[in-house]
Amino acid sequence: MTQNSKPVLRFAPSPTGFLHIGGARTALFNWLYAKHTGGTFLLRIEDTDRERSTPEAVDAILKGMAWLGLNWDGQTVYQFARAGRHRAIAEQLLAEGKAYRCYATPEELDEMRAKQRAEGKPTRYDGRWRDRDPASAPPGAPFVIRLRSTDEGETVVHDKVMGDVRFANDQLDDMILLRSDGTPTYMLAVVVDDHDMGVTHVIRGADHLNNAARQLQIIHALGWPVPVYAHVPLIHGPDGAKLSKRHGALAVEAYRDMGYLPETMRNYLLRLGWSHGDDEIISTEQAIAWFNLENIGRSPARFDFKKLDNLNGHYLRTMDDAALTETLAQHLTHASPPIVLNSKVRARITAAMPGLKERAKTLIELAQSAGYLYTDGPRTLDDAAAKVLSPEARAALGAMLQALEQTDWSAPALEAATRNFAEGRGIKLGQAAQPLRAALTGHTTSPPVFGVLETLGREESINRIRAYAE
RNA sequence: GCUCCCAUCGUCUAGCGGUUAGGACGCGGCCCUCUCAAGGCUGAAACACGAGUUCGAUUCUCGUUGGGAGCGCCA
Repeated sequence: MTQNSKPVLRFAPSPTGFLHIGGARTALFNWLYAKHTGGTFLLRIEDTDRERSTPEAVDAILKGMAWLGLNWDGQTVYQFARAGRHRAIAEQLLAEGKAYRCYATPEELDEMRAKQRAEGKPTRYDGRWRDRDPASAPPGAPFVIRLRSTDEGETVVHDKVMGDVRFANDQLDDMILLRSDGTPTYMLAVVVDDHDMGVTHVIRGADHLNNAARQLQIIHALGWPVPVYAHVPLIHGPDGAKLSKRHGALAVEAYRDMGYLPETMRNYLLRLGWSHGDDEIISTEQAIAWFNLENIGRSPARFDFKKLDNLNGHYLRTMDDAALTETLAQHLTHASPPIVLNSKVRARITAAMPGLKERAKTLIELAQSAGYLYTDGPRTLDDAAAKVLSPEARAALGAMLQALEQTDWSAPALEAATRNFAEGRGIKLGQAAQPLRAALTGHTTSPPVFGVLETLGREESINRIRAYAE
């Protein structure tokens, strides 16, 4: 703990792929807890695997975090840059006799594990160099540094989510601290970096629970303070299978492209594994005020797009019209081919937005339903609309056109005129409204048709109707 | 195979020894209605199984079954 005693959180992704939904939730929980406690939230890129780390992945992670609105404090820490420090710690442990050199080759170890597996034994390093005289090693041969861990007793992870998790020490083998090329392993690097960064709380995926015990052994060997651990259950796909980059997990940017709002993602991800009584709609502000470690659930969750859609619909509906128009315009620039909206069209969309946003679950749906506002002129009809515009309907449209032309161009007046028209003809309002909608939008569903007439304006509306009126 | 974790409606979850087991999504019905939504009302839907502990278990303990994670000179 640092002297200010405020919690220090961190998110530590490895840049070997994009930021997927599980990582995003881990980041969110860390961020939320830091905000809630007034602590700090750090970002560390775990790029010690030089083979698989890529700048593209780093970029994708940073972009994903930015889109989700998860800002971090201070500079991004790149773990590989700290390799010298990691090595120094490994050598310190070696000097203190808490670690030792192991000259076993990878091939030799593969063989050892294959044999153990064949014999039905647990696959663990057998400690073949633990008490061997280093002088017996072939001169100049490469070696790794392993932790000399105790076999007696147990290591207990006091986890805020899982409770006390016990590991018998004889189950834990002597893990590698420093590779033969002198670079640190993940186990060493996390421990050293978390310590050096003053990390007090480690919130991460439950796939690290086993690792926690190993890391604890290093921490104990170093005599460092133990952080608070909270291992969050993993997220599974809709089919119950593991959701990972190997099994079709999506990058957070894919959710952006599917038309979901960052606010929706924060709310949805929060509820996937954390609860506050019966509350479902939880704003980010409210989440910061409420978030804690105690209410994180212990069982894995499945990702459900239906519920995501519903939540997104809610946030779409409650969004400011002008702001949503802007968001939609942004979204359209990501479309292929990109669509650019001019100011006239934007004004129209904003005017129609109250009716539009009520009907959309995603920005993609919103973009489609607003399609009748993008361009001027008669519409091309979809199948259903073409069916609606029967000869009789077209005739009715022609008669209606005359009534409409002399009407004051406001939704209430247009509705009154149309109702009047329908009544005079002895038809239902729908029989007048549907042909109108079809001619105006090219579809059979849209926001209330009299509002459509109003936002389109007299000239444009009449032009569109005339195209299908007899 | 070994270690560890998990287990309430289809899904996300509330529950923290005594409840008509609650909410949300989805699904069915009704209302509203110019379409589609939204909204309101309403219906169906769950404590994996077996032993204990207890006056009493969804809740505590153990086991079974079923999921999941880890067991690398990856992170």
